[in-house]
Amino acid sequence: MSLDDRKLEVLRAIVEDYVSTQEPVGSKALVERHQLGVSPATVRNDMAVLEEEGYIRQPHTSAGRVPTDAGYRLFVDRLSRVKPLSPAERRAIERFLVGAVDLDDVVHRTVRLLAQLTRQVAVVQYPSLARSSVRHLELVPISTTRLMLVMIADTGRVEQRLVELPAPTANDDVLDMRRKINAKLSGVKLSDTPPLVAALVEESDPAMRNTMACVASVLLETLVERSEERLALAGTANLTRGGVLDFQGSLRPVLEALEEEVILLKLIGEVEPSTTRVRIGDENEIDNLRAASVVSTGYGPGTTIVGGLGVLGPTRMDYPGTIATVRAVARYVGDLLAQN
Amino acid sequence: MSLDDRKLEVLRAIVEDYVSTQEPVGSKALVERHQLGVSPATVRNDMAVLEEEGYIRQPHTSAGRVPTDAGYRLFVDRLSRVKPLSPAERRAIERFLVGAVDLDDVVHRTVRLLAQLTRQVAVVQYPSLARSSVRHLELVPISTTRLMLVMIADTGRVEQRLVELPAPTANDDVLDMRRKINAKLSGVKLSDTPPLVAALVEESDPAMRNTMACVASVLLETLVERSEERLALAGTANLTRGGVLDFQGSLRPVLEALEEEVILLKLIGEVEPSTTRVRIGDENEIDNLRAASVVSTGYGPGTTIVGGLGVLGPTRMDYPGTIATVRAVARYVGDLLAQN
DNA sequence: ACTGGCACTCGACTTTGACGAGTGCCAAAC
DNA sequence: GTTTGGCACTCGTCAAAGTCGAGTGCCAGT
Repeated sequence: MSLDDRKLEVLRAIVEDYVSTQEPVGSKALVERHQLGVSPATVRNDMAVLEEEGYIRQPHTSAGRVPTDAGYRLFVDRLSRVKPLSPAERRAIERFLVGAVDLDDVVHRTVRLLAQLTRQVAVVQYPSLARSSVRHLELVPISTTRLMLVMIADTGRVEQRLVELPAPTANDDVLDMRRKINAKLSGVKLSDTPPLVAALVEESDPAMRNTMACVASVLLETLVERSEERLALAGTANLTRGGVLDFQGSLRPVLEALEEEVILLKLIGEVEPSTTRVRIGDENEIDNLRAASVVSTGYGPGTTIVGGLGVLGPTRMDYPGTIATVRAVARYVGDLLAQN
Repeated sequence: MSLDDRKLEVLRAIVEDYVSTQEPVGSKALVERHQLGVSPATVRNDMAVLEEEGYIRQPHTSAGRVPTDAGYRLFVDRLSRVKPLSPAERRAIERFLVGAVDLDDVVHRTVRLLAQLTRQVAVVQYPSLARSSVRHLELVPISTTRLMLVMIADTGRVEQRLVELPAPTANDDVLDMRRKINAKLSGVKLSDTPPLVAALVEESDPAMRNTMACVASVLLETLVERSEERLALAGTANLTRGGVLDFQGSLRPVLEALEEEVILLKLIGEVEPSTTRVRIGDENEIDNLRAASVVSTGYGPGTTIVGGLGVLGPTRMDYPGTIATVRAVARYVGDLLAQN
């Protein structure tokens, strides 16, 4: 038996009521609050079908119904239109992001903004190195056998690393290396650099080869291997809203997951272009987050994507509103980066 | 009436039992578990006195006693010896910190280690810029009117800032500025730089004065005004141990406080040399942390202090153990920085 | 100064029963 | 065939009442 329009309407009503009241919703209350035009008994029949199909369930016999993960999924996919943001929210976003002085500042403001607007936990990934290009590379002599390697990406991120040289090296030689490196790598996507770095060593003067190889290895490490992704987090206190009911009573696993950068990166970082991804409950591969939902999207200047951002909350969350907010914030941040 | 030795012994026993069982402790259980050599009745009398003096209290009539903040304070000040760490713990510390590749890594490892050993929330302040010296300053031309200013501190911290120049500037002039700046500032404590920076502008060539002033202002901002303190945090999940009992049932205010960097800096950043500071419950100025205790200390190479670290937990915590761990970790980190 | 004894307090836990929201099913109506 | 009203039934929630026992304070005796 397939689900006709009214049954879907009933499901929508259940999700909406449950999200706002946090209490199992019964057939009578449902017809009272929504103009369904049918009697409670009919709704009950529909509910029985919805339950059979796995979209809702009863916490216990003779209680109201609660949406299952599958129910939320159906709701998100087919029953909800993305809510347009209120003008007040738009203004809040603009006010919040205007006046950011550097990348750190942008990211911090963004994550706080997101946490505040959605009243959930917000996560923002710093512009990923893997997706940016080299703007400039600098070699700073610290002593005759030590260099500081500084990489500046076009997204504004800066990484530095210490290089121990195999032999004392003259200042001019360092300058020469710097020139060559920049000539080769400026403007290149980080992910495209490895062959170029190898070429640098190949082409370099035999006398300098050893030194260059040494620099190159650190360079590779900086550009690719240890292209460390960074994150900002805010709003953990929002996990305590909704009392002990959300997250099946235990914040513990959620807090643990939030401390693992790797996990968060997996959640937020895997983004396809111009998609907002919603992971509901069980859909999360992380066991600790079985009781949570994650709404994430990519951001970046124009249509390119340099990083991800999103929010995490109980499965019982306001999906349309959250999705709208996450998208809007991502767009604003992208614009901000484009101006740079 | 003053507290004789036995009463103090009773207090110690109460604190120890309560910390380990988390339940109000009664007179009978007390004499059973500790060799006090007196009867429960006597202990009851002592308890009455201790309660009068404000060191313990009853959650409700006819329940056991629980230490008050003042009780913990007395315990920490006069009744507890710092527990020596177990060899296993020492080994854990060493293993954990060996192999750190850079400052970020050191800080991250440290904060995780601390959280793991104490099973509380750990906070580590990055080496404070205000307390470090300049190792090197670099000016990197990005375009003719833009420079990247990079400062490397002796603690390994690196800060960078963009400088917009008032007029196009030749590469040689930039190099010249760089030389002058380094000659003046290398090795100088950041807190001592402002007059020297001012002198730099005074002494500079009239033609370059404007440009130098511009660099100097960003320099000052980097060195002093925005000497942004950074923090690392770990172990928030430990807040959920001990169930709803700790923190008077609500994690919310604590989580909120933990998100405010300013608050955390106040807690662990204000350190005097070679002191371990213990703030118990009400002693915290932050309202949100009235139900928490903080153990903090400074760390740094040798006897100097470049930053603070500490842990935060419920007032009902194992003070001797925590204090010992915090001190030990601080010492190891200091040694690690000294090797650099 | 310490102890044993004793009456008393009071929270924690259990039992009981009433209440009511909510269900499933069925026969009748549309 | 779908919808509806009716009805018996389930079961969690809440409040009242009762029991239990840990723990106390006090007092008289050693």
